[in-house]
Amino acid sequence: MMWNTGFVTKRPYHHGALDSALLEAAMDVVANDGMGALSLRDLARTLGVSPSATYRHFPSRDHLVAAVSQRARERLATAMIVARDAVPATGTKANRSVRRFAATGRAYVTFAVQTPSLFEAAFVPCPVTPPTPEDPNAWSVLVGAVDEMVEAGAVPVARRDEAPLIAWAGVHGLSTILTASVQPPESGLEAGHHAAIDTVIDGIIRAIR
Amino acid sequence: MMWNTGFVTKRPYHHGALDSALLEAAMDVVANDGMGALSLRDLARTLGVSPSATYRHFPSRDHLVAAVSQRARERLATAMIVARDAVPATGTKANRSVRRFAATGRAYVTFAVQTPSLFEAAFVPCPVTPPTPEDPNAWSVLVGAVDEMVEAGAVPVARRDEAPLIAWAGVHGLSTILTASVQPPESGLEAGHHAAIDTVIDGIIRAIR
DNA sequence: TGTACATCAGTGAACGCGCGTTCACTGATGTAC
DNA sequence: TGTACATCAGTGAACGCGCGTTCACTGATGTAC
Repeated sequence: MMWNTGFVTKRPYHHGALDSALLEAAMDVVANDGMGALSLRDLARTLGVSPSATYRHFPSRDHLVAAVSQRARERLATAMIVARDAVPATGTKANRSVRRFAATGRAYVTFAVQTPSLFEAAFVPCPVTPPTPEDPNAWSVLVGAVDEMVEAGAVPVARRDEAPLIAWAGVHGLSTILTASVQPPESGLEAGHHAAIDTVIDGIIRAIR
Repeated sequence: MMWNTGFVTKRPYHHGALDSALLEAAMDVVANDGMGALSLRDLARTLGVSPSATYRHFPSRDHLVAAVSQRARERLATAMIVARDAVPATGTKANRSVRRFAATGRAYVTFAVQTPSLFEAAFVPCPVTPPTPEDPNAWSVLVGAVDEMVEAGAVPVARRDEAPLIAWAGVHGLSTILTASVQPPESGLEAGHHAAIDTVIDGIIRAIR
């Protein structure tokens, strides 16, 4: 909020919510131009605040990077949950658990394809550990989906432990492949991503069944 | 080579092979500290040459990055070929083709684990396309391995087209996961990479069989 | 075999840039009495 | 209800850094005659 005082439009001395504004602006920058484009000075400029003001809220650029990365991971996990819960409750329990699992995996890849920079940011190595554990957590969601299948009898108990790794490797690998700028010729990826996603998800399900 | 001229050790005015020296030094830097640490000035310093000399050989930093990336991809492909060809020629043709395929995939992940920075560099998005196609090419090696299996009857013809994508997603995904600094707890990766690699490779084989 | 000259592969100084971070400071806010 | 004061959240100027890139130049090399 700004008020006109005389002829000069004055912004309040106290921003009020610089903390969250910083993080949100950072998410925008990263989503558009990638983690490399993240700069404290640029952020301060965008928010109409002096560069040093940012140090009230993040001790260093690395801490901001860690926060953005964690937030990106949480968004990914949220997308998975939303997709999973949108699966209609029809068919047998086993069949439904498989569809929920597939939806979870599909959402993973779709998140990467639609917001590649955030996906990349989610897994960027960062030198600082965020104080709070992420919530929701993509890995937990995946493991949960596998557990559902095991309990519904769609996946043998013997595969319970290894299935999450196989699934994660598959969807994560496909995601980075589809996200990468250069793709090998004749890999069939020109035909759109949907076919590739179905191919890999089906493959994963065969692998863990 | 340097000769003593009087008291001053003089380096020759012409370096002689700056072109390849630049690329090799760049590979070293990237292998040790990642693509982000690559700097023309730093390279020139290392080679005892003025910063502008580099521009005789690479029109810009981006061109060097592209060259390093391509070279990293070629090393990856070479590692796959070497591993594949080291598989003993025992057992049935079908069985051997599967072992050769597995060795190829294992080499992919091993390369990533042992030289994570080069692996990352191999797939870094770069704004410049190298003039020469890469040789050898990892994707071709993978497709070749699948073809061998199909011809040996170890993989159904119907899966010929989709098998490479499934395999690539699996090994590439596992590679980036093992390479990432942060790994999810309870994912069983603490026990060493070998178990994880076997789990995923076996999963891939089930998926494409 | 020697010489003139074009070409190649370097030099070194300078440019402008944006960055992260620090410092002493000041305006705004909230709390205790 | 008013006032003193501690605390909080900003300012703005400055620091030093390393970078990519350009420019006019010069030393070395090879080739033609």
